[in-house]
Amino acid sequence: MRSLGQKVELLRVIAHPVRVRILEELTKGVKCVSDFEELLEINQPNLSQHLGLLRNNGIVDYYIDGRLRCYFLVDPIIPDLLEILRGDYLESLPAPACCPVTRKGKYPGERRR
Amino acid sequence: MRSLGQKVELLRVIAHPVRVRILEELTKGVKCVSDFEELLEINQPNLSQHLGLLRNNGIVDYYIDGRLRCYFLVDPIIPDLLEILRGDYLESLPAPACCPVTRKGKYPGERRR
DNA sequence: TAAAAGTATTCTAACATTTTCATATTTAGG
DNA sequence: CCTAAATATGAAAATGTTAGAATACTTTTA
Repeated sequence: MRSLGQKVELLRVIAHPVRVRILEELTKGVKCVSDFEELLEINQPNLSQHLGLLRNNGIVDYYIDGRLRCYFLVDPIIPDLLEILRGDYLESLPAPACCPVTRKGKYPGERRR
Repeated sequence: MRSLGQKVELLRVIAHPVRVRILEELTKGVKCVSDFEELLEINQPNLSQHLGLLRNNGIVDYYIDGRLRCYFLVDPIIPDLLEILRGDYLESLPAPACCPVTRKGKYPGERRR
């Protein structure tokens, strides 16, 4: 299993709008840098840095095709993670009815606000 | 569905070792601030800031019990997200065999490195 | 009602991430 | 070979995040 540190690193690397969009595109298939350049509104060096970050963290890799680099997904957790994020989750979790853990007071008290 | 911005915000808020541990504990049940203070090695004001961030993003809430605040999970995506992160994912995704998207060259070329 | 316990808030300095800009590298085509 | 296309790299400026310290707030207890 991933260590706490690895989990956090993974989350951090994903947690950026450009990178989420890159990954969402890559779950659909291979794309080269200029494809992303059109798709996302971002300048090329900046895009390259985001791709570099994903690469350095083992999340994506690429094939070289002439002067193109064709990126694809490597880390298998990504599609699952993105699918979860796509979910609806309309209902809040049920508020706990008693205080099984702390047992320090006369819980439950008032609900905040 | 969550917007791109909401997804990223969620990921950002979770992506910290202290906050992941808080959330992991909360999936097991209610805990008050001093419980976390023992569990995580962190000073109280800092802990309170992490809890505040989670609160302000609608991820947790609390009951008031005297001078205790008993925190619990609210956002139902959290248990699912943590479970995914707990998964093993031993195999890389299969590398693509051809270039269905860009179609600009004689892909596939050489694999990097 | 004063003191203590439990927790939150505010400010600031340190640190990390992100964007931008300039430039480098590699390959294809003339 | 020279140039253009596709992409990467590095450094600096802009921005965001975190930890720590001091302090404030609220509730309980003596």
